[in-house]
Amino acid sequence: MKKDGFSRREREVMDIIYRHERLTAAEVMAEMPSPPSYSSVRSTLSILEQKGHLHHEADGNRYVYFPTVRRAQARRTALDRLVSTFFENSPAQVVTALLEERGSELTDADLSELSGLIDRAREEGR
Amino acid sequence: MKKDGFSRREREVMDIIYRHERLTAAEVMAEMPSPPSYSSVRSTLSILEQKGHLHHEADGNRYVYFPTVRRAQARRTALDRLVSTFFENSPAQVVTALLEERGSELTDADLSELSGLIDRAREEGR
DNA sequence: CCAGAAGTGCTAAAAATTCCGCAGATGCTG
DNA sequence: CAGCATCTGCGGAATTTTTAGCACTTCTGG
Repeated sequence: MKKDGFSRREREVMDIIYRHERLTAAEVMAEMPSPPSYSSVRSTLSILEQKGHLHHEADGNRYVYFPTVRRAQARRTALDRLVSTFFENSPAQVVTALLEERGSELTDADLSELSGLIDRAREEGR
Repeated sequence: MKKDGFSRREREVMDIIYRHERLTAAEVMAEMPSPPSYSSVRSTLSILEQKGHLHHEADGNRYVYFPTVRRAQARRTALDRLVSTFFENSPAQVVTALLEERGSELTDADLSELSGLIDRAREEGR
């Protein structure tokens, strides 16, 4: 049985690490808006590791931390939660929101790819 | 100055309330997988209200809680965070992930709407 | 009107989280 | 090698969260 439960700092650190994949304690600290002491950051990292959310490797002197769970899986979990919490469990609404609010950030290549995916979805849904 | 910072229970409660819009303490408790005591739930709700994340109205005897921030706004914040944390800040990747994993949940009407949005994005991006 | 069910406010303790600092190890520079 | 900067390990204090319990009020059915 899997327990998620992240505390405030823990979630903050996890997010930072997911954003960058591999980081040392100092780098994690550098990414925090109002960072606590270096000791505290290390402490949080240790706890996260102990809880099984992170691993570390030694790089010369220091430790480099990275997520236990593949990014793809973490993505999926986070996405599902978002869809269910804020979008009535409707993927279409999420896509709509994204296209409406940030559609202009997409390149032509992106748009073509999406069209393709939509067409494919049409096929399947028949 | 904006502070988010939710504790574990607080986030859990906020998510539940965002999912349902308006709930009483008892209803919130009912939605929790492993709920604490009724008192605890009420207490969390009070704190969230005090922190400015929730409001309440009296409905006869009891209180009905609802989010301070409009759902649309909360959506946007949550979505931006997700995109930046797990998708390299690329909306296209999110859409791709959604269509690939849950594309089959979309209706024909959904697909048509999305096509329209994509066409519109093409126009603008020119 | 009365009794019971259901709510709320308040208080305070238990549990969890957050934070910091020191001692010792390691690497780097001159 | 000496001096300095950077890390880790450990341990415990400080703060926040979480939980429970009690007294008082409100609503409801008989």
